[in-house]
Amino acid sequence: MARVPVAQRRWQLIEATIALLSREGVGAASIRRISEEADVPLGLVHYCFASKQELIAETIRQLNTENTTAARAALSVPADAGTDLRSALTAAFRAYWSLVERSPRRQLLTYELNAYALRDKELAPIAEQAHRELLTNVRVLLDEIATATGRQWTVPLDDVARLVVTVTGGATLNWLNDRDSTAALTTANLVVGALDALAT
Amino acid sequence: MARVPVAQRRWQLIEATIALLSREGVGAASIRRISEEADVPLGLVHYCFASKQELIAETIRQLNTENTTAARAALSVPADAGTDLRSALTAAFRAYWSLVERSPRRQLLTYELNAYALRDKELAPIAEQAHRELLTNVRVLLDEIATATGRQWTVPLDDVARLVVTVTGGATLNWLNDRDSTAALTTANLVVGALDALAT
DNA sequence: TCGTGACTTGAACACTCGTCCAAGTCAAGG
DNA sequence: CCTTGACTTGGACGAGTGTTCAAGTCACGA
Repeated sequence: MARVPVAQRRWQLIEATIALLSREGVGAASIRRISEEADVPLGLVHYCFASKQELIAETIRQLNTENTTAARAALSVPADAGTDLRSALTAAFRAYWSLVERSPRRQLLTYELNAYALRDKELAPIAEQAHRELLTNVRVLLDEIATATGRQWTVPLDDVARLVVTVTGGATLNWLNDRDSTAALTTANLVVGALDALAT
Repeated sequence: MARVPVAQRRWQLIEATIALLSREGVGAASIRRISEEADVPLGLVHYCFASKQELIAETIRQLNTENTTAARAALSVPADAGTDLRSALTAAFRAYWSLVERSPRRQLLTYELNAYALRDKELAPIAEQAHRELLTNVRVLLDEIATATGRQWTVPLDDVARLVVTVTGGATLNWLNDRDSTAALTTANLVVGALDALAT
């Protein structure tokens, strides 16, 4: 096996964990399965991570980071596409939704790891921080969209952001259960209409 | 150990499983832990259930049934409490929310088992059925509320129901992450306003 | 060139896991 | 009363778990 700096090995193992757990769920998270997925001998894992817990923690962090990055990339384009609020919001939702439909298993894993983290005293802060960051990102996005379309929110930005996070999270969860993309889009349209009524 | 009909033993084991997993998460689901929780010898579990998988399947079914029953009980009272749509919807949300806040760990378990089921080919239909039943129940509730308040939905009832399921599911998930009840209520108020605009 | 330290390796530990099964117990029907 | 069959019991099996560790390998700076 090629000799590789530990930082790179950690990255390799984290990515292997994400791939494995996306495919088979959190229940498949064992050191041996992960070492096989990364095509690396068993002992290497504990050379790179003090414990399984640490590996999982870093995996959760990395997954959240990647999700944020992907969402940012998908949302950056449509932000200036529409001149009116409704079409800007619709475009943003479509961009997010294309991400969801492209990687259902990864979405499901995100929910699984969220619940997993909330169960563990050491991991819970990671989940809480990810949740705060999500709210912040959506807040910024909604602020940008409002100014780009010459509108102004008539309710606190925090409240609008939370509503959007609530709806997207719930819609994703629903879709994971019934894969009804049409219904998801319908829900999005209703919410876009509601958001339009919250701006002047 | 008292001799008890197998049907009753099954119920006892299912309830013990719900209690254990509510406290410690799906990761704690092992036959031995469950038998300890139920205060029953190990062998009895496999006398009552052909496999762990079957026990988990029945546990998911039972949890969903209990959730539905509890929601129905909590929502039956406020249904006729308000004469206008907004207060009726608000009352319904508050009733649901009191359930959520009373049993956060059980709510989290519901999400965990949902994801767990979606990962398993044998269990996935159970999750899908539960999801369909939830939509149906909410549809009926919204229909009742509309007629009770002399209003009529201007968009298909299915779409309103899905919106409500989306929001309540997302709001619950958010709250499990940050326990911000005030924010949840604010979100609910915004949604109630949006729903009010969807009825004539 | 040599040695030092970062990296690799697979065996071994004690433990838990789901499942099976032979033996035991006891209430009910003949 | 005895037999039948439903229910109970705990040990056993092989497989999988996280973690440890002694030994091995090799690139790189002195």
